[in-house]
Amino acid sequence: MLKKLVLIDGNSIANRAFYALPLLNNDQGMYTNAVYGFTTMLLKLLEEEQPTHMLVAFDAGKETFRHQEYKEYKGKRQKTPSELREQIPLIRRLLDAFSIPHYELDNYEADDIIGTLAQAADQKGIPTRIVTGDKDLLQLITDHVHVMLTRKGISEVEYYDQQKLEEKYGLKPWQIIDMKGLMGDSSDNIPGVPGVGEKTALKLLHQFGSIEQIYGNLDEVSGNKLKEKLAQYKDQALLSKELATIEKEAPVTVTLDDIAYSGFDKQQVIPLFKELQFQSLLERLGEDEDKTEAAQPALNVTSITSTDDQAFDRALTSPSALIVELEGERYHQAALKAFALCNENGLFFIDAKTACQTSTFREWLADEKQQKWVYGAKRTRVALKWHGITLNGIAFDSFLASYLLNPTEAAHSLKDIARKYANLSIKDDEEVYGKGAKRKEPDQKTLAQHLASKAKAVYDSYHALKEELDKHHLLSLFEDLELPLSHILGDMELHGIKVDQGRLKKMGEDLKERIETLTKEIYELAGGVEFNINSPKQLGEILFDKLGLPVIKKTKTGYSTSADVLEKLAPQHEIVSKILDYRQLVKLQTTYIEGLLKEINEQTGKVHTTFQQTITATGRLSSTDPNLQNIPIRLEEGRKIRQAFVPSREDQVILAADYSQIELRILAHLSQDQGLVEAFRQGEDIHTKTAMDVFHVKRDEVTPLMRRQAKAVNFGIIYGISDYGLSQNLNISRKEAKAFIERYFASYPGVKAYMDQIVKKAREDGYVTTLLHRRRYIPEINSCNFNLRSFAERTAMNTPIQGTAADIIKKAMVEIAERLKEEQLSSKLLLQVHDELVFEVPKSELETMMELVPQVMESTITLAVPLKVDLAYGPTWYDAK
DNA sequence: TGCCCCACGC
DNA sequence: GACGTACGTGGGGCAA
Repeated sequence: MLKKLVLIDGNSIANRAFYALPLLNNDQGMYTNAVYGFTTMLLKLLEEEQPTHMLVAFDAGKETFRHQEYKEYKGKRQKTPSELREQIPLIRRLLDAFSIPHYELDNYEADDIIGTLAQAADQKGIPTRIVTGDKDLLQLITDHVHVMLTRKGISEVEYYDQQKLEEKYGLKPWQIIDMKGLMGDSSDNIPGVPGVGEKTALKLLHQFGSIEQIYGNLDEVSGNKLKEKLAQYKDQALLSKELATIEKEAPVTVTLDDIAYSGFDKQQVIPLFKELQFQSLLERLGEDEDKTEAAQPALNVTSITSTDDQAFDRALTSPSALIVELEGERYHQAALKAFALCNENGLFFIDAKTACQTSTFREWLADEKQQKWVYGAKRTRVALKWHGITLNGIAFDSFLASYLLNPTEAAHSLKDIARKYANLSIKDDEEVYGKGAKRKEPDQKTLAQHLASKAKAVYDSYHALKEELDKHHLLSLFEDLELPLSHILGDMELHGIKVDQGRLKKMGEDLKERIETLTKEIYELAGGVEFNINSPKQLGEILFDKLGLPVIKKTKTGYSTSADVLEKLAPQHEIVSKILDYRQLVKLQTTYIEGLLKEINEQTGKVHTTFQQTITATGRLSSTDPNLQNIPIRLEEGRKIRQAFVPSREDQVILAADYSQIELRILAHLSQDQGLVEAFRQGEDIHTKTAMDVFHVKRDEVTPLMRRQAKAVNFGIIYGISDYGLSQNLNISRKEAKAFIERYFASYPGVKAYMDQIVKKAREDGYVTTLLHRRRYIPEINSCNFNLRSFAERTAMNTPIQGTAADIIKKAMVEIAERLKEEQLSSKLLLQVHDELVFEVPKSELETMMELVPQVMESTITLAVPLKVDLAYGPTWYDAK
């Protein structure tokens, strides 16, 4: 059998996992995030690499031979946080459970163990993979030995062999130590040569090859300053190189034969996973999990299969948890599969036909006073409405509740909710129905059990969820805002928006012709070669290999051909701007013409989007199938798509109302910054004002460029982008971007003070909140990892602003819906696009609406600055500008 | 089927 | 001095 050795740098992977994942813990308070990350990594490796030999090497944690050469070695390294340190023994237990050998050696580091075994394997020609987060180990690469470097996160790896190293850095493996000798490494306290960073080091090595050769030809080094530094720190450079060199002949006592690996015994692993509460991993282990599920006692479910069944008497009571099971994921026009109820009288299963035909049941559903608890209020209500069934009296939605309790959670499956809030283990739909091609219908009994378990989960988790909401001051947000909103969103989805199909098709034909012409022109300009312009790979080959245009940016997989790159290349070759045009038109054609046409409902002639209310971390909505929150507007060409969005009747118009600068107004309110508050009270153009303040010029001296840059800075503040992000937006250096931000803060000291304060608060509390108490946890705010921490800090600054904006427009939507009802108006809310509401308004109501809508939107919440709404209307969405 | 690149909106 | 850098959704290409 072919051999394959996998060597894992235990400390490095544990570290990566620890910092990549939020601080998970089991209910005994043991931290488990590093163990979890380590485990996912292991499982992935075992599956993908199928090693025949395996070893995890750990640092011995004491002095090593390197300290004898250089006593400051790793001197300034921050102490391993206790949250991580206490997980190392768990990782060893984990490895034992997996029967994976692990090893450490006094006086040596994990690197040296790996280096020694890798060399031994290399000499025997055994393919070897080293898994680490530490670039130093790249020095061990040979024909047989390759390195898998963890990227962001932990399960992602970047695969390095000699070729990849050459491509990426232009270096041979043995030059890695020269790199480190020159650059040093602050985390190991290896000094290197001060002033030499990655760029300089690479330049020197490309020119000279090694440190020794640099010093042999010091005269040829360009730059006097650099030459001086190199001369001055020669000893340090040589010592650094030595420290960075991995020992390949350490006195390792294990041999390759000792570390043969033949797989693990699930029965050893499962108890540990259970102790650590690795639910998802338990599932990944597969069939054993079925056994544990099967051990669950069957639920006592009353099946109701006829309209006159006496059991309805017991089934229909208040409160009841209600499950309406649908065919498929998408709920618009979905067929009904069955119903289930859970209440104080027990569990009930009702087949769809019986349910629909039973008037007492339908009356119960429609009865406002009969309280229903559901999972997914909007989904449930809308699905029933498509079948002409009215559902009232929804008093609780565990889906929404779970989202409000932690909006950053990836999903809010009922299974997770049941486990967390009801200590109940149920199956996911996917486990019962299978997915994709494997989807199949379960028998009636299995279905009844599954639906009953879901109803029970909703019923049993109610109190804990409600208590948690209350404890976190989220009850009002839930009851007075999100739950009512879910009904409004449902009505918007049901009503839909009329789309002028003919108009879209006509646009599509025009586009088709223009795309064909462009395609020909592009082939021509590419020297008569036909290729797939849609393929970034092929396009890159044409532009950069064939036409020899300069490479400005690379992606993980090759040349970048993104718009900002192409814009820079446009002056150099006629083909480039044609490609940009091509891209723009193809985007319109595929996403907006073809994509939208596919979504038009045959019967209604409308599109019925789905608003996702439980997705975003900030409280914003999102929209899918189709996404109506990203219809083009910026470029005229794309904006015309909006001409296809029309009122459903001829006597109606489209009315659009958007909040002007709502986020910056919220910032003014939150920060109470005098300048900002005053600017809004005076009704100033905020970007011009910012330009005046940041550039210290008078109003009439503000150039369009200054205003554009000021706008980008404001934009950056709102979205919490970094100096890097701003530099990309403005196409300036990071340094300049940083200076801009600093000047902004100097101009608005109140904003600066607010930002500092909110970050401090987030550090203390572990979360930030919006005006209506919406909460977002930011555990990374205390991370030792600079990246994670910086990101968390920007999140802390940004979320209260964006989230409060979301609160405000949501509240306005609820109030507008109330007013429309009270005043018996037949205008309909169609869309919400973050700071904009779009209505369909009978001409007879236009005047009323143009007064009502801004009035409600502007007064829904009182801030230190006025809220301002801009209105526009017209025969299509395009014209409402 | 899942990932990557690219592009649209706020 | 490096790190990898607002949030969403969706389409096409490509490798498995």
